[in-house]
Amino acid sequence: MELDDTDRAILDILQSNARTPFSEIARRIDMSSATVHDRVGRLEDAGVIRGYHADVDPGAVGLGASAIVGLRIEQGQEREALDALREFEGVHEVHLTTGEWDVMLRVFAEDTDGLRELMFDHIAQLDGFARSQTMVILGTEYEAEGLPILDDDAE
Amino acid sequence: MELDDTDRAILDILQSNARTPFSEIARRIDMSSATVHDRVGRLEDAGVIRGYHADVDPGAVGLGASAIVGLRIEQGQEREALDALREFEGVHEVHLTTGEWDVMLRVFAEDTDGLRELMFDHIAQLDGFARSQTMVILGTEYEAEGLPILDDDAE
DNA sequence: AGTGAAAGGTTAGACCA
DNA sequence: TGGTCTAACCTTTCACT
Repeated sequence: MELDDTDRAILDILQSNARTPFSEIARRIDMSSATVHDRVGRLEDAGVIRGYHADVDPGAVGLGASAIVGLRIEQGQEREALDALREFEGVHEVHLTTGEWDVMLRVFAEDTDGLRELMFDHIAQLDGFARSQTMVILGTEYEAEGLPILDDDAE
Repeated sequence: MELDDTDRAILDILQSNARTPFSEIARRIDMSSATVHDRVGRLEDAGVIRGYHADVDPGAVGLGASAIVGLRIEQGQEREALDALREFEGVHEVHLTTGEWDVMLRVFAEDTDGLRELMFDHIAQLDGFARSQTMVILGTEYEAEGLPILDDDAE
């Protein structure tokens, strides 16, 4: 789908506050709210907008520990391992990567003990598990509210 | 802030769809929408809900490349480096970590050339930059819609 | 694609239990 | 806290451009 400046302006607003009323978006981009409604629907249908999510403070819901994990998986067992990984509570993101690790994860747990349990009792027991490295997150310095919306791509 | 089951149910719904009308949340958790309104306001004020963000497909906005980057920073220059990092367009997350790397980043760029530019022309030029490793993301296998809301913490 | 108008639904805030 | 009420506001649709 081709995006124009209006689409990008709408995306920018919805990335920073997904609950902004269409009527206010309309005011800000100087269009009618019927248009905003129409455009947002089109962006959703095209898969440009994949959803709207509340950003919850992990600490506030009892998730006091988080880590980035590199995993090495035995050749040929990637599929089973990946399918199993996503089922673990606490596994938040699963990425396939080049370089030292085949898979990188972002995981959350209640505390460091929960992290240990997830890593040793669950992930290290997977079929095809070769080795891993856990980088415990001591603090998150910065998190963008959304993707940078570049000035243009294929207009 | 202490969360009860009602709060957790609301968080769960808003994590999966942040634009769900309060009236529908009310129906689902069997309470009045005034109560939902009240609770959500309280969750926002307490910082449990930090915001609401549209989840935009990176590819659709011209961000065809992404990576996880480990950085080593010279002792004593962490502050300046961290402050500089967050200013780069494309730097999405900055985490302080234990282990092989001091800092881990999630970055986005238009393509691999944009990734190279960000890494070599900007990040590697920072004061205090010691070394880095870039794990290019070939694909994202899974991304949770929100944090796991555990059954209880400190009720 | 975009608009204005109107019906129907939602929210915010004051007030009561 | 939770609930009721209500005015203001928002969403959605539709005929028209």
